[in-house]
Amino acid sequence: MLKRLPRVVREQQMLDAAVKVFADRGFHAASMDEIAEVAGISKPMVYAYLGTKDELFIACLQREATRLLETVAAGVLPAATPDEQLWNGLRSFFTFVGAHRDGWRVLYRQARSEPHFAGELAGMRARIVEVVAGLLESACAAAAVPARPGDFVAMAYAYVGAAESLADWLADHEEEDPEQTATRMMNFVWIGAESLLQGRVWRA
Amino acid sequence: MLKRLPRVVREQQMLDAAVKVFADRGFHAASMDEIAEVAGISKPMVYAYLGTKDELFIACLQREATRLLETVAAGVLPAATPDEQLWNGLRSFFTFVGAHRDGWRVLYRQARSEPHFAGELAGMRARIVEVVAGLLESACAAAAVPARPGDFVAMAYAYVGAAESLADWLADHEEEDPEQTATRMMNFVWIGAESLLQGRVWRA
Amino acid sequence: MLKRLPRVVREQQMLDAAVKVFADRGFHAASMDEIAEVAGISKPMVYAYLGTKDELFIACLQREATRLLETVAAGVLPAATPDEQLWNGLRSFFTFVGAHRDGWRVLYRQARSEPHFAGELAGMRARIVEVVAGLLESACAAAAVPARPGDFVAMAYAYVGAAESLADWLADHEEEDPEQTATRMMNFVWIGAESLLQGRVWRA
Amino acid sequence: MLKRLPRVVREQQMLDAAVKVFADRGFHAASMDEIAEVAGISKPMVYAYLGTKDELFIACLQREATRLLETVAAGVLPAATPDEQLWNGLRSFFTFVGAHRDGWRVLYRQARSEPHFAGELAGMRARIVEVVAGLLESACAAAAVPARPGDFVAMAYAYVGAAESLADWLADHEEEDPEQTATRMMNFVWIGAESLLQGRVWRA
DNA sequence: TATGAATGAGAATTCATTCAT
DNA sequence: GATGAATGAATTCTCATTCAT
Repeated sequence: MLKRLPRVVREQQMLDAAVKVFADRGFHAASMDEIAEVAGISKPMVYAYLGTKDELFIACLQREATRLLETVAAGVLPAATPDEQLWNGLRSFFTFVGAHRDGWRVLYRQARSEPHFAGELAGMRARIVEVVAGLLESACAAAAVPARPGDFVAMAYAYVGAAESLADWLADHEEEDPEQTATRMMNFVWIGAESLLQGRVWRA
Repeated sequence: MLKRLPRVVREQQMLDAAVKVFADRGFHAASMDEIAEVAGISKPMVYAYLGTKDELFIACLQREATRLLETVAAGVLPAATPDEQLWNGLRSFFTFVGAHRDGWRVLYRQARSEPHFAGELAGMRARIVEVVAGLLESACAAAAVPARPGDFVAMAYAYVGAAESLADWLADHEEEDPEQTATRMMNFVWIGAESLLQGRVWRA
Repeated sequence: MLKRLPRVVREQQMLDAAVKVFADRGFHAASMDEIAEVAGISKPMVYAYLGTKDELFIACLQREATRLLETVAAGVLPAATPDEQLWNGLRSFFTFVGAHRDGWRVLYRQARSEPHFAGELAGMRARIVEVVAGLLESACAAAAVPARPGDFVAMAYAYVGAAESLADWLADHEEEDPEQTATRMMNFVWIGAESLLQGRVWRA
Repeated sequence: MLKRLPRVVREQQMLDAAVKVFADRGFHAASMDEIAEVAGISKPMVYAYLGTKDELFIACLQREATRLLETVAAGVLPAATPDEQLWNGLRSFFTFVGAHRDGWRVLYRQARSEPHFAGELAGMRARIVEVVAGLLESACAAAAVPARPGDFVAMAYAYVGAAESLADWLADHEEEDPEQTATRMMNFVWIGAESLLQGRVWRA
């Protein structure tokens, strides 16, 4: 009944549908039936192209993670100062999350809560942490401060966690501005509570 | 076949089992069968005492949230300076999370990923954020700095996320000390990256 | 809606139904739905008591194989001469097959044709071959004839195969008499074609 | 994408693939997808050339049955004595089965177990039994022994079963020689257990 | 109180089969 | 002649939930 479309196109349609349904319903509550229906295609096609429900979910994860990483990477200028880099990275990040709330929900909320996908998720987070730790390290080197390498990773974890959490919050608050969220994060991360609570703020 | 036990005791057994299974498997993948089995009790009893699966989950959520809040609250001395309060709060938090790995963190994650529990969750979130935001606000007031209330909530989010992420990291690094993790968090939160990267650190 | 019956009873009902349906339709074409319906019970009960379709099939196999082996063993008198033992064994065997045509069909026809159950079946056949080879060996010893041990097993295989094949044929021919089939087999096995074709026959 | 080949060649390729897959997986578990893939051809071609799955299976059956019959028939010399005929027939049979294990499995094991193909199978069985029974009958006539026709069919069944079983055994014992297996069968069939157990053997 | 027995409903997954190109 | 795209229809299996005892 349906127009014949080339595989690549259909796969994207399916991934779009899957991301939406997973985000709306949660992994388990999402049914392959609904995904197929939203994609405007029959279930067997989904299986034929993207495999089982697990594989489909992982495909979603990967597509969204890659998009996110690419967006953030594109936002950071190599030549900038550390706090400019951080600011740009955060802004790209929150803007992306604001624009792809579904993708983010799938990526972090669902994946995190399903012990089943812990491994997959850990890998993705590791990629991100690595990037952030690298930024910190080079910033530190620029400041000629001696540091133990392990510390950067721990800090990076804390940063990423904070960002994830704020992003999560952003995803639930339509009215909130991504830019403002990024500013908050900058204050939080860069300035520190002590100074913040003394009235100091960070400005782009 | 089981010894007759007073209702309250039985209910705690069930909640213990439920928390464990929900944490291990995730909300959907957890089956009432397994919960009953782990509790060492028959399924109909679970229904009789704690109602449907949804209700059971909410009961778990509430118990764990309360425990966490009470622990953290107990650790904070009202008369201390803001950074001492923060330090004590964080230390209580990490200790609790380390000791109850099954509890709050996991349940919170589950709850978040099930759109179904949005309502329930909002209430609890509010209680916790209220506590953390309260800390921040009073610190701020002490410093006589004007602040917008919404900001505290966002900050609280970022803190909790960072703490969670570090807790995760802690779980993966046996050699790491909870106390040291709390210190890291203090540095991160209190001092801020800017100063940190210039070599400044926080000391208890 | 159904009368509550103890587990043991229900299990037998289910096995009866399963044997019948497997025999009628073949393993793959048999549906769990139909088996449950024939057993007069709902599908989940079948899964609860007897496990998956594969496990259910194996349970059928084992019940039928055990019944068969016990029947045959009971028919053989230890003190008899070799040909009497053989005759009694064969008579028991064919009588059993004649009386439980469904069981036999499940046992040998289905199991054999599903590569999946090759292992299970091989084990059962090995048990039988062992018994037969033992009979042959003791008969040979009684006749003081020197023999290589391996030969008995090969012979036993041939006998068992012949008997299986005749039993299969019997299962398809309602009009055929088990006793007569056993006689045929005796002639075939004991007398040999050469003598048979010269008009000699075996008599009980 | 494939070289255009004459229809007859393509059909043989498909049948080869189908026989292999049916033999490996069993009729139901065999998928048209796999058959097409093994044949190196797309599914619609299989349908275009050989029809539905059932029809395809029957085509396999017919080809294999014909091959077997022709091989055995070609091995038997009309002018020989009965035991020479039998010996030659058995030798041809075991050699064929050894060389076309897949075909044999499809023919006897799969077809037998699918009630669905009962009709088809009956016809083939009749052709084979007719050949074997014919051999027996003419041997019997040569010996001027009166016999009931029904007996030959039953005997033929027993023979075929014994041969199958030995063939199976042969398949599991690489070191065993087909020729020797045929000799075993000759002893079994021609000489009979009684004489065998008294030390008599058959020699070509 | 306590539980073994029982089920309705729904989920994932697979397959033979057919079009449109 | 040849194939990638597409699907209707089953089928296995699981689970929350409830009775009858």
